[in-house]
Amino acid sequence: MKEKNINFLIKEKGLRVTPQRVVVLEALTKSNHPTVEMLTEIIHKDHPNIAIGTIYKVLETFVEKDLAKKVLTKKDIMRYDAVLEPHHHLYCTDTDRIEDYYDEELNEYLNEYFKKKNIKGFMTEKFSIQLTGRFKK
Amino acid sequence: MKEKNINFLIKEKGLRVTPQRVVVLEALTKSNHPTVEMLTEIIHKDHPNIAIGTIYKVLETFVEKDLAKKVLTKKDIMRYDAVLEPHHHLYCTDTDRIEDYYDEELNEYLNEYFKKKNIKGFMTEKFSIQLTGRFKK
DNA sequence: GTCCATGCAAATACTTTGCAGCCCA
DNA sequence: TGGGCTGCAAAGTATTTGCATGGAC
Repeated sequence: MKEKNINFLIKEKGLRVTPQRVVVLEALTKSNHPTVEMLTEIIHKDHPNIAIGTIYKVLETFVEKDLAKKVLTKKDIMRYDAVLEPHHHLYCTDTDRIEDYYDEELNEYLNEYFKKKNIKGFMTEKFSIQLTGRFKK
Repeated sequence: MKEKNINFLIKEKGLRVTPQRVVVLEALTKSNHPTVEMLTEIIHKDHPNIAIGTIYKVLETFVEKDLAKKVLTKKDIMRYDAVLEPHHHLYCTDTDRIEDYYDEELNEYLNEYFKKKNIKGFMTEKFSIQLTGRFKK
């Protein structure tokens, strides 16, 4: 991505174009789902003076303005579940509630679907879906 | 869940049945996707002497032995993504790599599916799928 | 009796916050 | 020039670790 594009993307969201933001967004687009630590490492190669706190703040701003997204990971996660059957989750954006969602019909369909569809040489062992939305009052 | 069942579940996995493990598993099954903090609160009502460190250790053991699962959340997450179009993720269990996965066909199908299927009065706004597996060498 | 598990506390992440000074618009 | 942004450091929070003691089998 050219710097011009990056500047434009930032400006377009009504944010001030600062060198730190340009550098962070550039690093983000160049790397593959980095952790903050990875990003910091990349950024510090050329810009060792950018503070980690700033990187956190910039990322937070980007996420708010839809310039970046957070990705779910399997690690460092804080909520537990004793339901052992495979199931999906409903995330309510209003209340932060998480509900289990079972759908055998959907599972069968998707199992079949992923079996047929060869994804980038990826062998799917399992899958889970997060549905984000809200419960009707 | 009866205590007998709980004891059995724990023993079945080749783990020692300790009061702490029974209490944690009981609390887990009674609550809805608790955080460690929530669990601790529940547990400390009747068993204030169980150490938080122990709760962490017990949970970790349970996850290893498939007596509990970690649930993905939208908060406190460490990996970022500058890809703005909706997409899914492939998690490789061998390498910890995360790859983006686009599938317009699947998205259309699921959009239609969730629109038709009224889930517990839940209005789905968006969804994302995690596929876990491994890349062929 | 043997080990595994626990309690406790310290250590280690990881992330957020406060504030003075800076700099983009 | 003014208000948003940054750097720095301290504080806050979450989780892990080490080790002596205790308890399950």
